[in-house]
Amino acid sequence: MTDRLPHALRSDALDNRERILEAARAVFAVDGLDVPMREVARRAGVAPATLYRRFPTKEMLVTEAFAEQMYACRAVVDEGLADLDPWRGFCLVIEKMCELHARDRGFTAALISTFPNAVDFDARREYALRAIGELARRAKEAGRLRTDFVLDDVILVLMANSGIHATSPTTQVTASRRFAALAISAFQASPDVSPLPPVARLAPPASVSRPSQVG
Amino acid sequence: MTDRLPHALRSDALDNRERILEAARAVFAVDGLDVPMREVARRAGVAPATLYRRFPTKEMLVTEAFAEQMYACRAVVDEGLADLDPWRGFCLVIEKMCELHARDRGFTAALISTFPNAVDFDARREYALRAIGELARRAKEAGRLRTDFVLDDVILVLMANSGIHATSPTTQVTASRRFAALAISAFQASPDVSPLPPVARLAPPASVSRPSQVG
DNA sequence: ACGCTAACGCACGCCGCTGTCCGCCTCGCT
DNA sequence: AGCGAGGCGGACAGCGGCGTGCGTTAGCGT
Repeated sequence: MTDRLPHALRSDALDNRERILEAARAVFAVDGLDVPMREVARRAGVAPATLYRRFPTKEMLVTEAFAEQMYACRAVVDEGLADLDPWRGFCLVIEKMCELHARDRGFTAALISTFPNAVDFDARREYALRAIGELARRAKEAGRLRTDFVLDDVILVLMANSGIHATSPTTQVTASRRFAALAISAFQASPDVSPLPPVARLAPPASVSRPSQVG
Repeated sequence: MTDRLPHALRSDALDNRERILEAARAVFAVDGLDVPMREVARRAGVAPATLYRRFPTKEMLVTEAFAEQMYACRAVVDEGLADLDPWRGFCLVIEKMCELHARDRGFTAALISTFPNAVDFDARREYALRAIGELARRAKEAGRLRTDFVLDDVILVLMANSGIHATSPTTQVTASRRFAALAISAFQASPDVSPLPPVARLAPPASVSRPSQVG
C-alpha cells in the first residue's frame, strides 16, 4: 500500500540488467558506440523490449555502461595528481588515458561526446579536466611542460588518439602507446621548439545518436 | 559501324557525371564518406538510377571524386621533396597533409581506407608514403628528425589527425594546424627526449562500405 | 499455495537506404 | 526532319534498425 520506490527491481530483472550492461560494455569496447541496440540485446540474451524498458535511450545505456570506466578515469587523474613530480604525473595521465581509450573504443566516444541529460557524466568529465589543468599548471611551474600548452591540447590529443584504429586490440594499444609518447614528447618544454599555432576551442560534437527526441 | 569505345558518353550524361562528382566532393568533404548514395544524387539533382549507372559502387564514386585530391596530395609531397632543406620539406608535408585532411573530412577516410579494386588509388598512396620515407631519411641524415622515427608514424599522425572533429570548418583547420605543429614538435630531434615505445604496424581498416560484392 | 503484478519476449508497423527494372525522353547522326 | 540508341527518372522490392503493444510467464509477498 505504501508507495514503493520505483527502483526496487525484481531479482530476474536485476540479473538481466547486469547482463545487458556487461554485454554493452563488451561490444562498445570493441565496436564503439554505433552498434545497434538490438545487437546489445542479442549478446545479452535478452529481447529488445527488455533492453528498451531498462534503458529507454542509448544515452542512458552508455552512461551506465561506462560508469566504472569513469571511475577508472578519475582514479588515473587522482593518481597523477598525487604524484610528487607534476610532470611525471602529467605524463602518467596522458599515457593511461590513451591506453584506456585504446582498450575501449566506445569509452573515447562516450567521453568526447556530450550527453545533454547525463549531468554527473559531464561533471566527472569536468572534474578530470580541472584536475589535469591543475597538474599542467604545476608541471609548467616546474619548467617541464611547455608554457604555451593549454588544457584544450589534452582534448586535442585524446580526440586524435581516438582516430587511431587497428585491427587487433594488441596493435591498438601498441599504437596508442607510441602516440602517447609522441604527444608527451611534443608537450615537453624544450629550448629548441618553435611556438605553437593558436588553439582551437574544441566543443565536443553533438550527442551520441539521435533518440526519439523530435519535437 | 566500327565498334565505338564504350566510354563515349553523351553530352548530357557527361554533364551529369560532372555534377555528381562535384556534389560528391562537396558532401564528402563536409560529412565524410558515410553519406547515403541518394544524398549525393539529390544534391546533384539527379535520380538515384543515374548515379548508380555511372558509379555502380560507392567505391568507384569515392575513387573518382578524390582523384584531384590525390593529385594535390602528390603535389604536396613533391613540393616537400623538392625543398632543399629536408626537415623543412618534411614539416611542410606534415602540415599540408593535416590541413588537407582537416578541410576535407572524406579524404582522410578515403586515404586511410583501402580499396580492393582501385589499384591506382593505392599506387598513389604508396608513392606518397615512399616519398615521405625518402624525405624522412634525408631529414634524419641532417640530424633534424629523431632517429627512432619510422614511416608508420606518419600514418599514425594522419590517422590521429582524422580523429579530430570540430563543429565549424575554421575550427577544424585551426585545431588540425595546432596538432600538426605538436606532431612536428614530437618528431624533432632533440637532446632531451626519451626514446619512443615500439611501433605498431597499422594496416588500414577494411574497405569503405560493403557494396554488392557477394559471390 | 495462491494470486497479483512486474517483467519478459514475440511480433508488428514504421522509416531510411540500397540496388534494379521499365517506360519515356532527348541527344546526335544521317 | 526523322530515327535509333543511349540516357533519364519514377517506382518497386528487399533489408535492417528502431521503438512499442500485447499476451504470457514467473518472481515475491501473503
